[in-house]
Amino acid sequence: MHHHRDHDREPGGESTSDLLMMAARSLRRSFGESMAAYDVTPSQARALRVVAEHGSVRLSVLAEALRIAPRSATEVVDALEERSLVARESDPADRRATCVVPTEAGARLGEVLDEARRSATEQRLSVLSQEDRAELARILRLVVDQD
Amino acid sequence: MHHHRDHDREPGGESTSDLLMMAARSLRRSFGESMAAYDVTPSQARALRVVAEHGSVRLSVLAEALRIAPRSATEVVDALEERSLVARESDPADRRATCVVPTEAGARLGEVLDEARRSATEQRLSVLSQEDRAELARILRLVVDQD
DNA sequence: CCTCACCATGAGGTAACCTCAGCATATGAC
DNA sequence: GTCATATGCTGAGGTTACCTCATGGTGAGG
Repeated sequence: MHHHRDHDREPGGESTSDLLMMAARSLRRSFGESMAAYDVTPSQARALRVVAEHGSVRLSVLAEALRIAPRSATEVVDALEERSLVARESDPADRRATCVVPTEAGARLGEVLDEARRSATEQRLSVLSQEDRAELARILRLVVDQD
Repeated sequence: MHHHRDHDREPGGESTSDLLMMAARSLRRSFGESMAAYDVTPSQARALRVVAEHGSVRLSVLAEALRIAPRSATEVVDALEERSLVARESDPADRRATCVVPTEAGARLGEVLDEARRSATEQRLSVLSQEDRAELARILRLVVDQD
């Protein structure tokens, strides 16, 4: 069962999954760099994107969308609220719940970040031809959609 | 400049870069799950892999390999040393430096983790045909090697 | 031998998570 | 109606994985 001497090693020395990780990392990095200027941390940016997209989200729904515990969503919202990018409103349908809504500044920044993210990742993938890019998307979809 | 109405949206709704991120995430998750049993944190596992691979690494070199600050490498090594998976030896060539070497247990665990990682990611990519897989590797290498 | 660069580490800090307990509110049972 | 139970958010406190800055040994060139 110890068949991993140097079997499976492509010329570059990395396996396909290593390459996938490295590529993802490079995308994340160039996105992160292009976003550092806006003075929001990555998790805040993610949350802001979700809020801006929904227009109004229950905190628990936000948590689920971000795949974090509700308590952690509270913290992210605290931070965004302190920067006046979102506001809390009590849900009229359930007074226990709070809805998170973007302020005007928040909505604007959300769009800016969205665009920055888009162009940063776009740039990183711009070395690819149209065909390679489509092929990449097709293959990755196979990997992702196997649940 | 606001040309992102619903241009560039593929059928699934995700851009190519989103897919890349999602795929990487799914690999990381299945790797993480398969590794949770061994009672080492992800960062420890990464470091152990590097140490096991080198046989003996200077702490600063380890830091560079892990892309973390030297000070942070010290911490990871502390943790691994406490679990008796690695040992510190002073570098005979430079008494300022310390070499990190795997213990026997560390070397064994390193191999086990390597294999677990390999098979976990392998399994996740096993939906792909040989051709798709090779194609994926080829394209990703283009993305990664653009520095 | 003296300065200057460099290695690892102590001290102290941060971001982004977590769990658990508690209060306010909703919901269904009676 | 009112009472038990479930649910939504948050305070308190913890963890992981990083960071910077200062310091005490050490090497190397002048």
